[in-house]
Amino acid sequence: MTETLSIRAMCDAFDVTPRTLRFYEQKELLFPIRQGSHRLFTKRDRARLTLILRGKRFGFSLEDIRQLLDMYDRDGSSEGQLVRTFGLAQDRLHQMEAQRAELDVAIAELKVEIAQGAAMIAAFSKAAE
Amino acid sequence: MTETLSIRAMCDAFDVTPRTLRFYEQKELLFPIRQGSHRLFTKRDRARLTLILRGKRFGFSLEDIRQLLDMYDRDGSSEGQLVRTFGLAQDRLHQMEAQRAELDVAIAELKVEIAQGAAMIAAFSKAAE
DNA sequence: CGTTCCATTGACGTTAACGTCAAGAGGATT
DNA sequence: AATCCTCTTGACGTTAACGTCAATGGAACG
Repeated sequence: MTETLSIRAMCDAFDVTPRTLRFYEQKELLFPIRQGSHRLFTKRDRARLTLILRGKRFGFSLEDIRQLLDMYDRDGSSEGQLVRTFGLAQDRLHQMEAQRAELDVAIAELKVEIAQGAAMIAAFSKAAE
Repeated sequence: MTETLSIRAMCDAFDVTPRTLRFYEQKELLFPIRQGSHRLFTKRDRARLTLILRGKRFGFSLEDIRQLLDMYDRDGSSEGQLVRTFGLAQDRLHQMEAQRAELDVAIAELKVEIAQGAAMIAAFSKAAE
């Protein structure tokens, strides 16, 4: 009952393309078993894909993600690895917060520009009356 | 007195490579004048490059930046242009705010992950005592 | 049995923002 | 004159994460 999924079912379940899954396999992020030449994705593959997609939303590269998954596999029960993973996540959090701060500044500046633009348009409209 | 800079001086002043400046010219972000075949960067080019680099720090693509600079150039022409520019700027603002919202979600999720990781580490530490 | 459908591998295409030669022109220096 | 230095244009290389064919092979359907 270890429900394995075909590539199509997998794509539908996770909203990705077949190309993506084959690419992830080639990059050693997934390890579907083979039935003849067809791929069958196991529960483990689904768990990994969930983590992969989440990692991508966090802005990690596939290579980063592969390393994190490997670490987890090798010694997910070692405190040292856990601490390292924890540190990586914190670094990324800081990067994201810095990025948000810069974005806030840019948004504020752009708002000023827009306000000036609105003023100029108002001036033109008045002049046209 | 309109102090123009050679490509080298420009590179030193802004910490970029010659390739970068030629690339920006090709992409119509800069318009250095020519003295024979050599480029001379004017005050205007320096002002634009300053904006380009700042835009990049904010995570804009060069194409985004080019549009913003063009927008800037056209300011003050006709009311029609102004209104269109205004619309562009507003679109850009909405995009940026959407991006900020996504970033906020990602940050929140990552914080949860980190909290869980911290809990696991804490558990390990206790177990090790 | 022929056609359709889903899958496979392999290979080349794509975008962004430059990096990295290659080959040559034009001054300045020795 | 020989060499050096800076600049030029042109063209191909690079990275990430896939997209897009092309050729092929079983399996299912009518």
